[in-house]
Amino acid sequence: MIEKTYQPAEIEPRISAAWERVQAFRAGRPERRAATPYCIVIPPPNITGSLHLGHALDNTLQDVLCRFERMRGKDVLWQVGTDHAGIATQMVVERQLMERQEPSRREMGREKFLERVWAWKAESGGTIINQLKRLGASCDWSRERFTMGERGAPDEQMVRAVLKAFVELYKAGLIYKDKRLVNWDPKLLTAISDLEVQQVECRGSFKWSSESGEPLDAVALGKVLDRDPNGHLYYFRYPLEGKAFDPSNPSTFITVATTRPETMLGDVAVAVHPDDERYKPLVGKNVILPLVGRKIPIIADEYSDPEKGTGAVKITPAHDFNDFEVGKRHSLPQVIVITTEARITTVPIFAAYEHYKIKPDDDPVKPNATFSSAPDATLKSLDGSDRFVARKKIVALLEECGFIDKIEPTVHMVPHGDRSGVVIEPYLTDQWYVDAKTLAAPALAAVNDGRTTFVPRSWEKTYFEWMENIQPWCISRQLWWGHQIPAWYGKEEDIFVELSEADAIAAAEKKYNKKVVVASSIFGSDVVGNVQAVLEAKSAGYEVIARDEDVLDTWFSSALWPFSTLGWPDETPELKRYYPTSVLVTGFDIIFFWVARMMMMGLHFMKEVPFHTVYIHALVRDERGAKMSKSKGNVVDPLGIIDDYGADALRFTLALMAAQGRDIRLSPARVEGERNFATKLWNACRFAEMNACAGVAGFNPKSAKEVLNRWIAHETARTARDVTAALEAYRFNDAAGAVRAFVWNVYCDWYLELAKPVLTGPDGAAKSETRAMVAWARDEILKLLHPFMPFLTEELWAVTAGASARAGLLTLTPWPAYAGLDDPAAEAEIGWVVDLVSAIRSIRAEMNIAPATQLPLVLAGVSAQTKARAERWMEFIGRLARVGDISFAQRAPDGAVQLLVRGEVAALPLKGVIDLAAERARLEKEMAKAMADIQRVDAKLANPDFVKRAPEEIIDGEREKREEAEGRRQKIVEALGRLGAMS
RNA sequence: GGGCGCGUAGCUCAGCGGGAGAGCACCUCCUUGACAUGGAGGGGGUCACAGGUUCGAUCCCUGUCGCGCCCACCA
Repeated sequence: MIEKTYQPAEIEPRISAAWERVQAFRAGRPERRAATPYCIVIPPPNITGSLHLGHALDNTLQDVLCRFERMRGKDVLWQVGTDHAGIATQMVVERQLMERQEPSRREMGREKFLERVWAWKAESGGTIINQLKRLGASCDWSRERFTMGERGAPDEQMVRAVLKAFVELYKAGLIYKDKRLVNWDPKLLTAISDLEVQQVECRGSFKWSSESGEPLDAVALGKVLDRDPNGHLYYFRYPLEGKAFDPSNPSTFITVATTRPETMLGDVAVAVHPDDERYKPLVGKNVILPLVGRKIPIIADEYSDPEKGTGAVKITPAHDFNDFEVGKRHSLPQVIVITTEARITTVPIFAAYEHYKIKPDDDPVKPNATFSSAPDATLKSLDGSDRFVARKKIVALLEECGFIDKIEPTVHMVPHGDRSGVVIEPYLTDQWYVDAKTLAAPALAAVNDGRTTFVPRSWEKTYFEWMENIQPWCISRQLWWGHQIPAWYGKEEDIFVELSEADAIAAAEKKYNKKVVVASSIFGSDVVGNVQAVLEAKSAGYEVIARDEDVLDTWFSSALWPFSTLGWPDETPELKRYYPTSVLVTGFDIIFFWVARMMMMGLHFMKEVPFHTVYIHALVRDERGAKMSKSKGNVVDPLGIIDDYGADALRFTLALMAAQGRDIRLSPARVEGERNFATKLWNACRFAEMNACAGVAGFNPKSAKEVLNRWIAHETARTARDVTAALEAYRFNDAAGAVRAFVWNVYCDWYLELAKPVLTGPDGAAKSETRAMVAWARDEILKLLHPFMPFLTEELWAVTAGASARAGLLTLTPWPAYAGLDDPAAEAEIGWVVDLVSAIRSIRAEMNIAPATQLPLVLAGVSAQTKARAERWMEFIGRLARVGDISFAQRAPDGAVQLLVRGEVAALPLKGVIDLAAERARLEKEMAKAMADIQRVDAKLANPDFVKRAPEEIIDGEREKREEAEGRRQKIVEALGRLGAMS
């Protein structure tokens, strides 16, 4: 018995359990050994995450594909797992420590801290997996993987995969260590990659005049602005060496512009364009860096853009990416004046001054005469102050001495860390890099020659654009949570990159030809003890090596996901069977982060693309189109939606909205509508049950005799074809829309309604055939809908089994595929009934005829075929259109409303009921429409070019249209004539 | 600065060379034994604007206006 009401909250957990009980989603089920493999690797959610709508969409689409292909008989592996999410996880645990007022990460030390993170993972890391289960994801849960493997497992494969990838890339020269500027996050105290930097627009604080309301130019203010440190352009006057600086005399200085005043402490040159006539005479001369006293040269470099600023640009190699390059070209020193914590340090300035100090007898032209005077002693007071505080102070100091020309508010992009939100500092450090350029070449080729295709295709351009301009990928992170880099440092510049500590020792011993021991971290809690140990070891004749403290970027392990999860580096049967995977489903926001890197690593290590298709879907936004974010508080919680309307309704809504496009705006009202759809189907199944429509074993829809039944078989087959084709083309919205329209507007609205007279009528062949067909079509619906609404359909599949034994779970039932069910004749006949009933209903509503009133119907001058159809469907039409009696006549009776149904007249004699004027108006309106149609077609046909150039079938179509419209017109003329005869 | 995308019914969005569609909202009617989480009917759009290509343009091309996103060395 089907319950009276559809209650998803009661059904869904029960069905979930049923699937788990038989391990329905396990890959490699014995009966599918010979089947074609189909594999999707899940974009591993962060262990810190909880299911948001983006996940819901992404996983719904993957699940639709997996369930579809599983029903099509493939051996499906949906590989599930989670990502350790280095920075995010470390932040979560650190925050927790702070909230609980426990010792900080540094206080407790690396080992203890990592233990805490693992403990946290054990406690909370499974949340997202359970949420995926609630969504109905049909992953192979037995194969769940974690990017850092299982804690403490010996010889853990997921760890081995990362080590092997790193070591092999290193030995192939594709990973290297380099000292260059990195994006440094001064809050998290780690380097981050280009992709983790968000450019944020910063605009200066324009001051507004209180009188006029007009913006006041900051120049006019002539004051140091005291607000937003990020949105101003500062023009500095750098005095020329050998001239008496006079702010009112431009020949005594050169003006440079900057948005980062505090970096001037580290300036080592001023660059101008070699062809810039304005500055040509100054090239080779020196300026005296204000406050610092350093003599810095004016150099010619093409980097300088005459159009920008003043055309002269200050060069700070240690704190700007471009300046770094300029500095290398001109062998300029790198003066670091900002610390890892983004605080000012003048120590290097004073140290340099001490080093190069001018002695009274020095020749001022000597190259080492770097300073013309001692640095301003007040600079020392800046030490340790925040960069933005220092900015204000430096500007104030410069202004005092006339070195500021002007300050303008400006709008520019400032890099921020995407996790920390603070302004990124370019910082000079040693970091590990992947030679992405080399790895990108095969990845580019693979998409170019179609071994991997993007859907929609247009994303390939984005992919190419980025891959062609790819930069070295900084993979080292100054964090603790992650894969520690397998590099051990020995004497001087020696680095041993090996799979294990033992291998590193062996390599070092070979090189040094003496015993080698590994020092534990000298940055660890017991610094003194460690240093002591190192010294003792050395004096005892050992060489000491120490492992790199840093860990790898999370995306490094994610890049290996399509093969590491299948067992690589071991040659497992799974790896052989499921790689390359079939399709990757993800949002466009991680094409660079993840898709591109999987392509590179997959091709490098497996020599084959990781997936044949990349399906890129939209981003889910809120009702107003804003990106959902916790800080904005506009996050729609999918779990709340599931509580309210069920996972099926949410999934179905997402699938319906998954059309190509940039974003999906989801409103709960829409989900409610789809929950109503589920209810509709539920009730249709109840109806079938109440009418004893049970599946009949061996029932063949092709053998149906009844037109109505042949018609629904025809419609079912067409729907199945449409849904299948749409899914094959990743048109999820079309697929879901096709089932929805079929269930609601065909099966429920017409088939069941038309079947009622049979089902409630006398027993007989027609009735039993109809019962069987109602059940058959319902079963086909459950199959077609299952990928979208798995819980509801599985439940209905079970409860409608009745006496007919189901072979098993719906989720493992073959997908509908039939031949020979098409029946145009049945389609034409039922189509006529539908049109007739609709036309009568429309008139009844328009004329406000009480629902209880039975109307007689006269079919005037109709064909023998129509007459036969009318006789066959008399009872049905009577019931659906409230027609009491159907008769036939040569012409419509006087005073009747005359309807055109498929070119023939159906008359409703309503003498005394109808308002003659209103009926005339109605007919005239229809007449106008017919005339307009005729005219439009005539205009086309009258055009010789159209007849000459348009394809034949189009012209024939137009002629048919004209004929049809002309027929309509004639009938209306006749009808109007009869109406006229009455009055 | 480079690139991508969008502007279609009140709202959210499909469609994308040959007669304008859906869901929601709105209006009217209906508690007839599957379903009021429902049924029946209905109103509502010079498909942003201007040119062009074409026999024919909401759809293709160019430009304009408006909006959004991504990338880029922040003078």
